[in-house]
Amino acid sequence: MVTIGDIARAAGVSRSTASYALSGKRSISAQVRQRVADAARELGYTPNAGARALATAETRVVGLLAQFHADEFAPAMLQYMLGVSDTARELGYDTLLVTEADGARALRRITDSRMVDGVVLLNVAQDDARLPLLRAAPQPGALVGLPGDPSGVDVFDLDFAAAGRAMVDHMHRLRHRELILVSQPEHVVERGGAYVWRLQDAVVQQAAARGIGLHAAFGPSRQPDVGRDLHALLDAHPAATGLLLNNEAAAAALPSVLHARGLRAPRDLSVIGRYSDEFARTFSLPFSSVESAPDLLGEMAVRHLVRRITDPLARDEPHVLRLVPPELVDRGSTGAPPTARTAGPGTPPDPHGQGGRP
Amino acid sequence: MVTIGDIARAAGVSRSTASYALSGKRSISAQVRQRVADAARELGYTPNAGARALATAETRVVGLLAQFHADEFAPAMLQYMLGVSDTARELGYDTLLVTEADGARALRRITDSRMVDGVVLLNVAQDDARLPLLRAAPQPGALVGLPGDPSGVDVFDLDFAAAGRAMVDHMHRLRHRELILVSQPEHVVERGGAYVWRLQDAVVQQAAARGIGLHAAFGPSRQPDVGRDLHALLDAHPAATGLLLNNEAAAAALPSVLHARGLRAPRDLSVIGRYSDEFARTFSLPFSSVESAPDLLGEMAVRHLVRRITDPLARDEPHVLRLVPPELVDRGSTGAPPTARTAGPGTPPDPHGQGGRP
DNA sequence: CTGAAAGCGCTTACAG
DNA sequence: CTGAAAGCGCTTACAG
Repeated sequence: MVTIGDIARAAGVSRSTASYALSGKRSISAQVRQRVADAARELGYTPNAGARALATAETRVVGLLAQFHADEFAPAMLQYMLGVSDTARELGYDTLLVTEADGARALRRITDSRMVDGVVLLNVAQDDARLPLLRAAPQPGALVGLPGDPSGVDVFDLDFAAAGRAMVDHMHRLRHRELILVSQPEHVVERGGAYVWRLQDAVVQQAAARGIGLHAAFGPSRQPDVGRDLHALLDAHPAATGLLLNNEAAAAALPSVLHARGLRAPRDLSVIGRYSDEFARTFSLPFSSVESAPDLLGEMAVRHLVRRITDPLARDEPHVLRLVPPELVDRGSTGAPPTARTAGPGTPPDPHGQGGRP
Repeated sequence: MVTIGDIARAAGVSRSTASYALSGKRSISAQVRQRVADAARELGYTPNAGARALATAETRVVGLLAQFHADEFAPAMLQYMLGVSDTARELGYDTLLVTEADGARALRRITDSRMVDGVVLLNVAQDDARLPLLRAAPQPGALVGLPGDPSGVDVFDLDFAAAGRAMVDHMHRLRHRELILVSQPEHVVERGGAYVWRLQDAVVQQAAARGIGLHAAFGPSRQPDVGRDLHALLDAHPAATGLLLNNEAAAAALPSVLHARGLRAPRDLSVIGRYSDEFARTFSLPFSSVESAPDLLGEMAVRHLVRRITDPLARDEPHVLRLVPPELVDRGSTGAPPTARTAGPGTPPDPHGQGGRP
């Protein structure tokens, strides 16, 4: 392989001069700089990453710890991963992907061995076993997902509580009086998937505050189970006029369920989901939704992480906890409930539509 | 950080002895070995990856180059990625994920800098710009996807031609006489997505050989476009009794389309797709399909890659080109065509069902 | 069975 | 503006 020694020899300078000429870290005569640059280009020189890491204690690699659980909807995870990976690259970092089941062990391995300059944790649980290790690690960490104890790391997540309130308020403004909420599977909650109950609790409280009847249920993450459950819920609560979905699989299953029942949204049922626009487009989901913003969250996490890595001042700044406010993307699946519409003939279908992306 | 010097000092031996004791690469007295092991454990020693890579010229990292195109169905990619990543870890390797749009540039970067010991390319095109670079790289490479020129690398892919023939033959045995094939978008073909026409050509030829009428079309990778196209195809070819799908988005859209038309598979239409079982379960697709085996292909690619990396003999073995034979997973969506069934009353619905996974 | 030393390819004070 | 040298933390011939 071609080393900096080869460049130095070809340019007729010392290795240190070659190094400085390439890095620009001290002033070099234009002549020499040109000779070094030419030599590097001609010989196709790329610094050896291991050697550079050893000398500088910087790898320019970030770790990305993803966790895949059998009872979660895997495709949603990909968008977070791409948000992280693409942003990292934009900032000059590569991404070490870790999908190992034992995330704590993996985290220790990549941090102890100094394979990475920082770590992004995905799918963070309430009491995440990886967190104590991350706090103890010399590298900074950023989370996508809000844990019980967010200290010592930068945390980014959708504001699920605000999302729940926004869903209820939107339905309330349209005069809905009875709603169904389908959350992720209960297993997710038991494993510490706090976002499930953060949204659910907010929905429950806001519904109570608004005098709205609410039926909250956990839904499976697989088809056809989730479709069957949706049917059962609609059977059980015929007076419900609005459906809130904090469950990607349920959203994907709903078109068939509605079709089978001869229902249309928003004519017969108003629907709001919680998923990404990319997800909606991929599966053609015609339902308004609170944008889960996976790419944005991944990007925010990496930007903050890299700032902490590179900026010596940022290193000791207080950690941030940023909850992205919910944005309701209007796809026209909400309107006045059937009864209200018959009762008040002049009522427009969505007088308070929040707009969102077109 | 704790280095091997710290271990050596704590154990009262030289650094080389500590290193040998840890690696077991030469015989060490039981006493010393124990003292070193204790010291390493107590101090929480993990070798510095950069230093080790510099000394051994091995990183124990494989590069994973994924490519995401706007007109392809992204969720399918995740399973290949997990197949690679999980297998790599099982073999003691970490995975550097590259999602950069300019795959060739990225490949050069990670190979030239010696960040990886080998590379897996996903989504390989007929005339893939990354291939010349990979052949010129000092590290071995493995592909998932068959390029026009497979020399210099190990290649793994589904046997799409055999898959096409199997689809047609299955329909032929059931006495279907007119079929529709929906492929991936034409853009994928233009970009060099050879698997599209490998399957399509085989279907066309086999249909001709069997005297079966065939209507081949490219389908969009997005909803609702693909659903609309499916409707148009079924409208245009009312006599077609079988539908072959080499397009994940089309498969995901089909249940709604069938429902909207009041059709049931296999009663009114026999259907065979080409996607993974994981995909089928996630979206509850009730259609028999040729398994695309993403996890298996990712695993095979990594196993061969690691063998070439670690086994000095394997290094110079001839490169392999392995096409995984298609396996038809029977989900009960094929049967005799409606006309044949009325014609021959005693005909069982699927006399030659290939079984496959239950 | 063990140790002193060289070397992997960089970067960066130190010295001029 | 430039060079000789030290050092990052490992591994591994070389020598005993």
